Amino acid sequence: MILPADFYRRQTLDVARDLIGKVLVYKTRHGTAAGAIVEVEAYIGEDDPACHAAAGPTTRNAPLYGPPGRAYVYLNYGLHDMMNAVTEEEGRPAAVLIRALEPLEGLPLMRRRRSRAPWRKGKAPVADHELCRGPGNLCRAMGITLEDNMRSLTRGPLTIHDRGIAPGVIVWSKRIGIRVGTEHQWRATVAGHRSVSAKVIGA
DNA sequence: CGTTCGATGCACT
DNA sequence: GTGCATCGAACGT
Repeated sequence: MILPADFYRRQTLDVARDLIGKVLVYKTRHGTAAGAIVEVEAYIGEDDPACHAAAGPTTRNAPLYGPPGRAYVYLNYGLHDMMNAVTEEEGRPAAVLIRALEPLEGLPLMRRRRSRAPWRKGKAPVADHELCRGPGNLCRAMGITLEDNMRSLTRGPLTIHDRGIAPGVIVWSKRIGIRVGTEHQWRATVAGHRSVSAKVIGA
């Protein structure tokens, strides 16, 4: 079952928690790739200094101010696409960053896409549990790019499903890779999962 | 083990 | 011109 818009139209921390164990699916002409979400981070409102909406509305962060249930994809460090699911209400900028998946379908396709990265030319293929470990790696493996920005997650080729997967033990810790707003424990991970992107800090 | 650092593009000031 | 919600290789201990 595809998660409906009302799933996203809730408190961002609740959406983040409930996204663990759900399945991200992307169908392209090259095939279908899918993975279970095992790591997310919440970015909530203009008062959250790490949220892209911290400085108010801009061209780039416009999706955050839009309706819930859409994708917010942006390019970071000039190299890596990052995918978020927009939450809460229109006009309240908030989203959940998808940071890692356990690969379920389309693993050969994921391997091919990962191998295509310039810095991976001539290197050994990526291990299965590393295919979607990290927000940049996940987007590359799934084929998610800036072209998918603003896309609806409730219909079309890019969707998130409830397949009844047990989420496992969820651990909250500090968000990583940011320089401000590190005080909030807004990162949810599946305890001990091999595909989680970095060591869990502070619990 | 640990830390440092270059690659790379674009929104924002 | 500056600074990233990163990745992975190259070093040092």
